[in-house]
Amino acid sequence: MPTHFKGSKSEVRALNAFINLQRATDSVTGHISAQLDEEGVTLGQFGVLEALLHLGPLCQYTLAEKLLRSGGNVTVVVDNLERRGWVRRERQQDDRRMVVIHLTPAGKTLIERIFPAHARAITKEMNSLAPQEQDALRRICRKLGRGGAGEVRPAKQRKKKEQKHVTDSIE
Amino acid sequence: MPTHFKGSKSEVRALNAFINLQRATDSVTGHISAQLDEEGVTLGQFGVLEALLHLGPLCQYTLAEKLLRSGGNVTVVVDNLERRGWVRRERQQDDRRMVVIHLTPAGKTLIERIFPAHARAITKEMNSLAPQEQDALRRICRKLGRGGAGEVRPAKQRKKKEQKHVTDSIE
DNA sequence: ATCCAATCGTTTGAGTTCAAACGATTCAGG
DNA sequence: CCTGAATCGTTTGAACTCAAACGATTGGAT
Repeated sequence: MPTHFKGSKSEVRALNAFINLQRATDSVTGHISAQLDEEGVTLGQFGVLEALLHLGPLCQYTLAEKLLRSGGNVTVVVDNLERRGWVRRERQQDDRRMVVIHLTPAGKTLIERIFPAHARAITKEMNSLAPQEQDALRRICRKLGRGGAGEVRPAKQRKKKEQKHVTDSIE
Repeated sequence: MPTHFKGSKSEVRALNAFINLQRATDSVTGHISAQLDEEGVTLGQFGVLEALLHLGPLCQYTLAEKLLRSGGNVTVVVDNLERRGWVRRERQQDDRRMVVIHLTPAGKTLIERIFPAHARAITKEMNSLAPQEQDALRRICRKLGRGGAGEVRPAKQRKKKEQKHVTDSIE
């Protein structure tokens, strides 16, 4: 069964590609998120913990840049992490506008424990693809991530650089 | 610069592929969502309106299945659409548990107007890829969407079938 | 030294999303 | 008929997410 949408051939092709892209991402994200749920950690929290583990203490502004999230969002997620005792806020002395976020020992223990399982879970998901398919996917997605009409959100606290998973700091 | 993560070769490959997949989806979604914002319609609302346009009146349970969302979520989104006068709830007489959602004339006018622009926006985004790349992306993402460990969320109101964009009702 | 703009974090209001609990309705068995 | 299980929608509580407004701090320009 083709499609309900009566568009040009190139539109149908683009739409179909996009829909499958979206669904694939949802599928993989859903699986790994379900796995994190069992640890009582959300994806947003995991992102912050991982960034702190791999990059060391960061101020919230930098965190927002790295994670491609708004400043307000980072405030909330750090609030929740702080409440659980996994991170600690520390006002920077030389520039008192900044707040540096540190992993607590408990937070470090946690992320060091769950990160490997997370990496394995992603690997397991991606292994429904052959290695060369994974590479092809990566190459194609890269083109897509940079194409199009400039900045997504030209807002103050949103820079559209770097990536969510610090794991991959390419270019 | 390779990666901060010290894992096996296959893990690094999988992680990199996934991260680029995620970013590509975010990038495209961000652009089209920004476009919808200008119309005052959110992505979730758009999904419901599009389903109703292409499939006709549906009850909320079916809507949740089609859109891969929880029942509670559909309730909220339909609430907001109803408040704006774009859809109408109608209790089904032969089975009073069900509520059939209808597009109002205003809603139909709206979705008929913005859907083509939405399709064009997606096409524009995807056109940073050559046609054969789009097809390759689709094929690879399809494998990914079905691979892995069974149901994402074995919850009552979440079935993991069909798709968000009714545009593509393949298989 | 003072003032003003930029920077960083927080707060607020809105929307999405889920799981879980709950209420109404239907339907099948006894 | 009556009772209990299944179905569908709603509500609640939690977390994420954004934009916009706001407050504190900093640093440059006059």
